[in-house]
Parts: sequence; structure tokens; C-alpha cells
Amino acid sequence: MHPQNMEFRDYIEALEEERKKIQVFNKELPLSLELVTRGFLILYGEFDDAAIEACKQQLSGTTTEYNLNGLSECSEQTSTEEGPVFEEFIPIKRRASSPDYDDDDEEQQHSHKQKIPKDSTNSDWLRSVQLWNPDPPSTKEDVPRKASVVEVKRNGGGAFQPFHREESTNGKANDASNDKAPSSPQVPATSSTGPVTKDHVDGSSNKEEKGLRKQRRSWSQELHKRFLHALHQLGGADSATPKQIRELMKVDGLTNDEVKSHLQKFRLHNRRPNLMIHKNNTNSQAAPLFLVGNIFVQPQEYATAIATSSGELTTVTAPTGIYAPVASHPPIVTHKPEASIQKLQFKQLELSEHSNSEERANHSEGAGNSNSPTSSSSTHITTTSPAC
DNA sequence: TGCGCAATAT
DNA sequence: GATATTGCGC
Repeated sequence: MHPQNMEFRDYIEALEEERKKIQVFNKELPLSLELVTRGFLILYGEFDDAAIEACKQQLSGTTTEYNLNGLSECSEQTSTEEGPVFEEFIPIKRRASSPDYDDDDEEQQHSHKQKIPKDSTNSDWLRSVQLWNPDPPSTKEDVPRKASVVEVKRNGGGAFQPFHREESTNGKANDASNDKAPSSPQVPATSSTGPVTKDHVDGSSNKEEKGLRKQRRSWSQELHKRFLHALHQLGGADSATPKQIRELMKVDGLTNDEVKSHLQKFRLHNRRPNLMIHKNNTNSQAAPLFLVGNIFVQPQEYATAIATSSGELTTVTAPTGIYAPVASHPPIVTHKPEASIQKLQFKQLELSEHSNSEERANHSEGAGNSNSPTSSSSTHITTTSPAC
């Protein structure tokens, strides 16, 4: 029953019938009625252009009225001007289809939070965020670094040692080897106490030198040897003072501070073991006893003893700062109470040499009598072992 | 001023 | 962690 298959007449009739039916619902289906009616007119050829045009206008009017919702605007326009419609339509549809776009754009201003950022928006957002955050992450390392670096500089050397030493320490630079050859002038002797700053009133040089951190003095065996020697002369680590030691050492460029520092370390090393001894006699390692000849002694005592026993110092400096003699005999594993150690030590000393007990007087004058290391002092040992 | 100790740097 | 330097109080 498709119209196209119908006879024209039949078609007209059918149309007429429908029109009648629809007419009943004129109010409900005005458009339909009108449509049908027009179809009639067209079919009958009673419509001229003018009539059609009028109808159009009428139609548009009605549609406009009816289609306030805007639904039919399209259809109307479609019928009127198809070209432009589409052009406009497309964009409209776009907008409609992707409301997020506009909405987001606008809404972004109001509420990012409400809408979960999507896709492009999202990425943009993130991107924008990343301009701040991710950078931080990436730069985080950098920025802190920089900051830390700055801080480090400030902390580490900033205040006082912004520059790395060019250090004027003539002898010091080579120290290890240099100290061996102490040149005549005892540079530090008088002035060096405040190694860098104290002496110099000069502002500029003072500044410079202040900035420089002293180059490290490494205590070579030779240097330490001298140190021990001086120490011995002065009656041991406890009674010797840095200045005296330095003077006795006669090392060019050696400062009081350096000696002082070394002495401090030396004392610490000597005392620790002693403490250990008191606590635990059985632990030979914990209580480093050094073999002097055939006996074990404690470092400090050794220092004294060794110097006494022979004119030459035969010490060996362990890297740890533990000072041991060159053992000529297999170590006798003896964990003797200090008393016995002292006895042995004393024995040894007696064997080697006899001595006066005036060491105190001796070392009190320190530098004065210094030059005759071998001759003086053997006796300290007994007296000089306060730590024990 | 020098010493001893502790903090700090290397 | 060991060692040297520096700072600070006495």
C-alpha cells in the first residue's frame, strides 16, 4: 500500500480519508492535518507558487510558535536554506556533542575541582600544574641541590674557608717528606701558636689566610718519630706540652696547633687501651701492648722506654696511630697486670740504661735541655705512667 | 699565651 | 672511622 504503488486516484482517496481522520485531532495534530491538506493541494495542482510561498510562511510561523524548544528550528531552516544550515549546524553539533569543551573552558574558571579533568583538558591542567610541580620534581633535585650546595658551601667552608687552600704552608705542603729536613729556622717556634690568624694583624692577608683552611699535616713516620722523641724527653705524653714538643721536634713549619692536635690524638689512643686493660685483661687486642724487646708495654711507656733504651728511636708507626716498636722476637702472649708490665718495662730500662729521676725538672724546662734525648730521662717510665 | 677538650672538617 | 683542623673556655 505504498503511495507510490497506488493509483493516483486511490492515493487521493486514501489521503482524503486520512485527512478526515486527522481533522478530528485538529488541535492535537495541526501539522499533520496541514501537511495532508497541502499534499492534497499539491496533488491537485491547485497550488501555485504564490500559494506555496504563503503556505511556507504560514508554516514557518506556526512552526516557530510550536517549536519554541528549538527542536524544529533545524527542520525549518533545513527546508529554507540548506546550505548555511549545515555550516552552522556542524559547529553547533560540535559544541553540543562535546559540551565539555565549552563547559570546561568556562567552568574551569569556576570549578576545576568539580569536574574531573579529562583528556586534553586534563593534560592541559596537568601540564599547567606541571609547570609548577613537575618542574619541582625534576628541578626538585636541582633546586635543593643548588640550595644545598649553597648551604654546604656556607656551612662547610663558607664562613671561614670559602677557598681551598693554596695554603702558604711552605713546608706543610710536602710535610711528609719535608719535615724530615727541618731547616734551621724554626718558623713556628715563636709565632706559630696561633698558626694563621693570631700573628697577623694585617687585615688583608689575615682575611685570605682565614679563608683558607690549613692544609692537612700528615704525620709521617719520621715526623712522628720526632714527636715521640720529644715526648720522651718531656716525660711522656701527659707531661709534655705541645709547645715544648714542637720546640724539641725542631720541625720547620710545624705549628703548635698541629702538635697539640697530634698530642691529643696520641693521648686518646693511649688512654683508650688502658681503659680496656682495666676492664678486660684477657683481651690482648683490646689492650694493645707493644712489644719492646721481649716485653710488652703500653704505648706511652714504650715511647719513653724505647727512647731510653737506645739512642735511636726504632718506632714503627701504625697507620692507626698505634705506635709499636719493631719486634725482634716472636710476640710473647702475655696478659700481665700492669704492675708486672711496669716491672718488666722497668727491667728493660734498667738493662738498657740507668737514669736519674729528675725527669720532671728536666722536662719542665723542656726545650732547654732538649737536645740530648738519649742522655736524659729513663726514669719517667715509672713515674710517667699515670695512665697505668 | 698556651693548654686541653670538643666540635668540625677532610 | 681515623685523622687533622678549628673554636672555645680556662
